[in-house]
Amino acid sequence: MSLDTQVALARPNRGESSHLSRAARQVVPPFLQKLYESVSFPVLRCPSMLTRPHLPAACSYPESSTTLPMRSSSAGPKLGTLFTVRLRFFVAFDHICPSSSSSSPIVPVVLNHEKFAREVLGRWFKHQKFASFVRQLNMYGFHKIPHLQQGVLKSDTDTEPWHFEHPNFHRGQPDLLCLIQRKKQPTHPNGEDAASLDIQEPNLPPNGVANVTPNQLMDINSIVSGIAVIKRHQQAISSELSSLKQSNDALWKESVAARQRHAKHQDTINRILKFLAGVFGHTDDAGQSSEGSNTPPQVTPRIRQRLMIGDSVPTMKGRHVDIAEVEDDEADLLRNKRLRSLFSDRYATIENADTPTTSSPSTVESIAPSEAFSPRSDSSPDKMDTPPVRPSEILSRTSSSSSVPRISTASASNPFQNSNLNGQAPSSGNAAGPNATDALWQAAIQHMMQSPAQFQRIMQAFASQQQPYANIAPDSMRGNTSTLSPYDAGQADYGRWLNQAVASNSAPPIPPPHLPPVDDSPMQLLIDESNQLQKSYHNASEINADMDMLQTSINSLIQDLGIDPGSLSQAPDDHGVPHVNGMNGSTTNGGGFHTPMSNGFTNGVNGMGVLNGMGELGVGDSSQPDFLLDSLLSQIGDGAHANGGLGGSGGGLGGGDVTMDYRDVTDNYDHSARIDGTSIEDASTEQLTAFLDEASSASSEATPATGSPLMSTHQKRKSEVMSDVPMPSSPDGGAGKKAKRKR
Amino acid sequence: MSLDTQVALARPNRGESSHLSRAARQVVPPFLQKLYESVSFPVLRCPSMLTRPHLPAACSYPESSTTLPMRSSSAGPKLGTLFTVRLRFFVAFDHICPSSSSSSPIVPVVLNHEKFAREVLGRWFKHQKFASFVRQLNMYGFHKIPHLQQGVLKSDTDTEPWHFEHPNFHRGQPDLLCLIQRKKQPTHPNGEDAASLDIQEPNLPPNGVANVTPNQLMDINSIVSGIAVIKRHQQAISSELSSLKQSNDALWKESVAARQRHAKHQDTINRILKFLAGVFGHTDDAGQSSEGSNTPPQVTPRIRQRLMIGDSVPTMKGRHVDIAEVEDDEADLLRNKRLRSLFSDRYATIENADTPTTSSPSTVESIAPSEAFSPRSDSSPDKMDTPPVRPSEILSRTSSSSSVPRISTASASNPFQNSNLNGQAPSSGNAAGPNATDALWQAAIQHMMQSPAQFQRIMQAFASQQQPYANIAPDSMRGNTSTLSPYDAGQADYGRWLNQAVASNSAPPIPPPHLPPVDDSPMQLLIDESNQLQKSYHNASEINADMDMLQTSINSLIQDLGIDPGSLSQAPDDHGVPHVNGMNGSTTNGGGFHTPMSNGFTNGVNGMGVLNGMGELGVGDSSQPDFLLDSLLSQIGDGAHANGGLGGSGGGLGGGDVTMDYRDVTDNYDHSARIDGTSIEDASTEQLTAFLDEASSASSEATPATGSPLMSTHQKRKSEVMSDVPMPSSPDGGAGKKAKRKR
DNA sequence: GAGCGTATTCTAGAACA
DNA sequence: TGTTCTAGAATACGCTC
Repeated sequence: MSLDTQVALARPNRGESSHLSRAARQVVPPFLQKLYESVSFPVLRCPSMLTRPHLPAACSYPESSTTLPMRSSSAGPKLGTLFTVRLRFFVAFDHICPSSSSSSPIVPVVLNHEKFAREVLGRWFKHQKFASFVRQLNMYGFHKIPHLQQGVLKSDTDTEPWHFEHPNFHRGQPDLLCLIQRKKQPTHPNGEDAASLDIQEPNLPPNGVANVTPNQLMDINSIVSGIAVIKRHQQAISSELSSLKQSNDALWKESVAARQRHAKHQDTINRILKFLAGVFGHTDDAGQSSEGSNTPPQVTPRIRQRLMIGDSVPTMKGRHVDIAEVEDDEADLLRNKRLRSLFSDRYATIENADTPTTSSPSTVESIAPSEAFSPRSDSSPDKMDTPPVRPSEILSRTSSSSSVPRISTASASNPFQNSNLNGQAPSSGNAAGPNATDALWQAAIQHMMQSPAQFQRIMQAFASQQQPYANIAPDSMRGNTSTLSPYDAGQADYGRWLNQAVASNSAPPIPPPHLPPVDDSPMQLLIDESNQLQKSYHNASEINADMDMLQTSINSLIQDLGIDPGSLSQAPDDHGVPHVNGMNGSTTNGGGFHTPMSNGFTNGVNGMGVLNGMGELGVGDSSQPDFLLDSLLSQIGDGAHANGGLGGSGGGLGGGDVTMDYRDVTDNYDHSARIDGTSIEDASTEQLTAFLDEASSASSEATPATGSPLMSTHQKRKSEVMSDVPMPSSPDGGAGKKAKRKR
Repeated sequence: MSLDTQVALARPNRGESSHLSRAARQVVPPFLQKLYESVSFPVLRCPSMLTRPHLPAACSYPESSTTLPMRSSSAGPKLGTLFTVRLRFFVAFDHICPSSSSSSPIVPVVLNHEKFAREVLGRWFKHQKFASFVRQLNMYGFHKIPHLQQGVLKSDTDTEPWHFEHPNFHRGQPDLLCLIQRKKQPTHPNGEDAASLDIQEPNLPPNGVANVTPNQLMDINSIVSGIAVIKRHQQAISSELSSLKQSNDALWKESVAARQRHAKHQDTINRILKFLAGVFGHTDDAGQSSEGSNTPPQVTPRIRQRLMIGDSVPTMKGRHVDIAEVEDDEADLLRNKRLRSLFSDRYATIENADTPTTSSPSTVESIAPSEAFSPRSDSSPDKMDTPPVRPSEILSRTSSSSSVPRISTASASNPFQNSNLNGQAPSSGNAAGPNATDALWQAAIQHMMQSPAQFQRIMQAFASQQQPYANIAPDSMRGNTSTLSPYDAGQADYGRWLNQAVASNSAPPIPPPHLPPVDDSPMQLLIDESNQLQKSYHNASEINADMDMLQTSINSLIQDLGIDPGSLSQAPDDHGVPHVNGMNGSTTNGGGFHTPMSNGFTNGVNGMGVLNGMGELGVGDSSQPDFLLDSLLSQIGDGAHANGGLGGSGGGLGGGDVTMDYRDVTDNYDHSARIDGTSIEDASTEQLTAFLDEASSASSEATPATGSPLMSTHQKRKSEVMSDVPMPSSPDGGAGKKAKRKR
């Protein structure tokens, strides 16, 4: 087998039953190739040729023979039972049974002989003689399957289908074609008495073989030929298999790499959003409730469309367990889009859905059941570490039976959608709630825009929001609070970023455990703050305008990122508003800052941490901005260093490994880039993650445990970065949370 | 010849061509009777049967054989020369030679096999099979006279006449029919030769095989059975293989989809970063030049590690053409990481590398050749539309030869890296420059942090940067300017986000075409603005602090996202420092602001556009912040709507198509989500992209061409969104640039 | 161009009714 | 004897050596 042949064999067939591989083309006679292609590919087939299933694929020949009245006796013994699966192919005519064209491995073709000869044979062969076609079929061992009405005086014998079958002629298995051998002409050497010799004298033994009788010779020859056929087939199979393996490996590596990249992107986006939310999230505190009602009409809940292969992990009983992590993105994106579609301008954040939606309150992050897909679709980040079960394996287990259905099934197998829809009273039924909230939001945003002071309040409010996750009620809790906030079930995490949403949310209020005295009078603080801000507003009109525009743009950005407006109506709003108000006052910054700290349940304050820490240092220690800046800068610099180290040694990590493999997959890569051996993506993402984590941690660290907060945060960040590497999908949710929870 | 036969022969025929005599009816086989009658009597003949003279009745056989090229040799000897007159009968079709039906003793009949079978055979015989009819003819010694065009590749073989002749079959001589005798079956006395098939696996001839000894038989049988087992196994393997192929195909589809999504994510992140950089990027304008030198030591250029499979698209001669778009991510990430690693605190943005680095100035965006990978690795966005060549196919072409090497080769095949490295004098040699600049940047940042007024200045400076893309020098230009900016080749796009870099850039300045009158005296405006801001600073201390913190955090964020610090250290450092200093001072803001403007080399001011527009409107029209806000909000809202529309119809687009496939690939999808037919991700990404583009475009639009800048930008964004869909990887670079350049 | 295998055509074998 | 399916046989065609 030449190299080309092997290459061709390795070539995957396009779609279900594609053209023969190059190797097959060299091994398989042209007739079989034409036959296979004409039968397998409707495009190439004459339009008048249609296929329909005739017998089950696994139908053994005896079984089929019993079904068929005629010629079963003769055909049966001839074919024997070596091959239980038979392919029947029909040459079909236009008007005959156009149904069930491609589902069955049997390729029945109904023939109107004349038309078939004219349209099909002329297309594929040099002749248009149906008899020649049949002769070829017979020559290659095809057998006609007598029609069921055989023997009956029929009026349409010529229109009736002719079914031919061959044990090795299957629609989806072109590799079996090499097993079909043309009957060799005996080429009688001893031509004088061919009739007496029952078996054509095999051409080989004219000189050598002595003692063997003709029968034996025939048998031996048949055996040899059979062995040769098997050898060819095995070669083809092996080459194809190896190529498939390579392709599959490459695919899986790429899949893992893609998931990691996706997760990192997701994380990056989440962090950005969190950061933005922390910075500007509460811009829309103001009470303009009249203007915002422009958005909601298109509340049509969009179910997520794209899912990774492993999407319905729990449903598949662990089959696709590993791939689900990427779903976070999908879910988030869907969520975002849907939310965005619901309300045009809302502040939200894309959360890492790495936390399971179980009732444990600690892991409630970015869960939006109302989005018609459950957070459970987000696999735990740990799954990334476990090598994914390859779909090919799964497929192979059930493969030979049917090829196409596998791909298109499993739609009903995704429980997330259904379960969530059923259990959570999805958004469609609660459209009224979000709309109202949306209006409020619109008004708030507008109001906010008119005065930059709002921004200040929002920031403080964010600082005051200590337990972004603690406020989020688990699913069970959400169900209880659904009356007040229809969307609250799935949008709690988003709503926490919104002041108004928090305020309006009727979810069980979880007062921060240790609220500083400043928080006790948030209203007054807010008012004071507002007054001060209003006073300085005219002076700093440009700043205000810029801030407003910045706010607007960021809001738009966040909205465009698809934050769920429905989250605004989430449960724990009541607390959020007071906090926000309290934070607004400049003098109350300390209180606002302390609140999150005292509130030990800092489960998701990651993104906001930066602002919090900033707010503390900057506002509280406005006299020392340089210190903060220095610390940040030094941290960044260290972060760069740390990343460099990570990058250098990243090859050993899981991500690096995958990356390497992935590179291998792609032929086009210039491997000079590989000298680094590090995943740049990973490093950058890690760095960003580290920075964000640190920022958040710095914010949450009201009283740094170590002597200098800078160093403490720095080290912490480093550790987080390191810990993030093994589980790239959820560095934030996993290590970040733990680190924060330590404090 | 029996007595009856002789009687029949003696019997005079009725008329010329009448029915056979009774004796003949008894002697002559029914087939011949039917044949004779059908040929002789047009009344009885099917109307479709027509006769025409073919050869003279007395034509000797040799004559006919000479006339006919084929088969004459064989037919001649067989028939012998006993009868010189031959009857040719044709089964004629309607439309063929209706002339000369009855004049000739030869009975030519042209046959359309199907119709003849249906109309004639069904009338005369029990069957309608032309083959059976021919079999009978052959059985009675008729021979087919090959057509004159025999051997020629004919298109109407089936319509062409089949001429059969028999020495004793004459039209007017029914008595000769008795001379036609049916060939008798041999009735082999030695019937044990059932296994006449030379090749067909002698499927265990149950009883027959005679000559073989039992031992031999057993051995052979065992061998045959073993072969059968092997064949079965091979069949199983083949089926498995086919399933594997399907899995592979599905995986590839998913991979393509994942890459698309990834590219979109990347683009989104890039846009966010650009936006943020535009908004906050210039925080570090201050002139503290002493602090920044801590970063550079690890300037080791990091080559990108992970690349998508289709990375080096142009290299592969179109094989992997389509997948390269995701590379943008890779390249960007790498770039970012490397840049970040070089200098810890610099503002940059992840650019879409979708624009080719060709010398055409229009496509110069985010090209960082110094990063050891060229932007050419980023495939053009158009490639996304073309269905990707499956790697498996590619692999299969070269598969069986070597499996692993394929994955790891192609390093040298990627010209981008090498070419860029060689042509652009990569960063390693220019490490000194960045360091100094870095220090400047550090100082600038610190200075900036101390006063929120800096932010205002920055924004104004951004507003001055009108033509983000037009200023971008192609590679050739960069090479020329390399003396001034060692890193400028690769980092021009990053540097454009930095005021300092822009200001220091020695590229040909392109003044903003339509700057509002406010821009004409930016210095004064800036000074006034600064004074106002300073005046209000103490009153709005909280705001300032928050702004600083926001600035710092965003800067850190941007840095962490991997903006190249080297961009800061680009050639025009000398300019940058003065600018920074100028910017630091509240009174000198105007000067700093103008410098970048006059400095037309604003390579890549995309992200800043938003701020520019903001700054312009906000500063120049500080009294109308609401207008801007409203416009933005409305744009956002429209963007959401537009996205919805896109999503609905997105299925037809290239991205949508892939998405659909991807969905099919993944079994776990709930197909209810597909009702939308839209890629949610796409829509969201598009929306975000649109918004960002619009923001940037709005900023760059100093004088909106249309009546209301809002509408103009809005429409532009929409168009961009539409154009983005087919090429998801570079919506910004392509449409955005164009739109911007229009102005 | 010989050799070889396949393709095409015509005919025959074989089994069955 | 008829019918059907299949094989034989001869030639034609296309390829490689």
